[in-house]
Parts: sequence; C-alpha cells; structure tokens
Amino acid sequence: MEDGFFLRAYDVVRQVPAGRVATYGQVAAAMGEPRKARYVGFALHSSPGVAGGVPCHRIVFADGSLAPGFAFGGPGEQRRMLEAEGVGFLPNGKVDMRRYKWEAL
DNA sequence: CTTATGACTATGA
DNA sequence: TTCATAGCCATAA
Repeated sequence: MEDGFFLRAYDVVRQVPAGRVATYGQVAAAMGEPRKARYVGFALHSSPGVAGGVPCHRIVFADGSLAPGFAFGGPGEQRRMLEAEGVGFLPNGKVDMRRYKWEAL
C-alpha cells in the first residue's frame, strides 16, 4: 500500500470523532498541506475502509454535500451511516456543517 | 521531459 | 440557485 501522504491522511481521518464530519480540505490542512484536498479523497478511495480504521463516510465536501455517485454502496448509504452516528442533515440534503463540522483540537 | 487525471475548492455567469 | 471553469499538486504513462 502507499505510504507517506496516504497514511497521514488516514491518521487524520481516524481522529474525526463519531457524530462529526470533516471536509477534504480540512483533513489536508490538518496534514499541513491544504492544497492536497484532492489527494485526501484519492487516499480515501484506496482506504481500507471503516473496518480498517478509516471512517471515510465522515469526510464530505466543503459545502457539506457527500461524495458524488459512488461511495460505500451509494450516497444514501453514506448518509445513513452519518445519521446513525448522530449527524444531522439539512433539508437540502447536506450535512449541517455549522453544527457537525469537526475541528482539529 | 510533457501530458493526463482526480471522493476538491473557489469563483464567475 | 445551479452549472462550468480554473487552480491546486501528486502520481502514472
């Protein structure tokens, strides 16, 4: 498996508590490189999954929308997982970032 | 070496 | 409001 950037990405994502969400850029920023938001997504694509300690379902777009098209079996699946953790969604189908956006302490 | 691509983000129409 | 485009940078060919 890839190491370095990917492992760092996993490490950051792993720090996101349940019931919280983080954006790609935010994870990248936590790694010290906010310009690599795209790689965070790419790393999550290659991630071992939730079972591997990488809750990729907690990572969303900057506007709170979920990953397009594919994901864990469908965006509906991702949303369901987040709701199961206590994350609330807005009427527009996006995560209530104002309330659930994670901040690196 | 250059070109193409991508689970992003910001900006403009 | 939604849609399209540009910029970002690592990896692959």
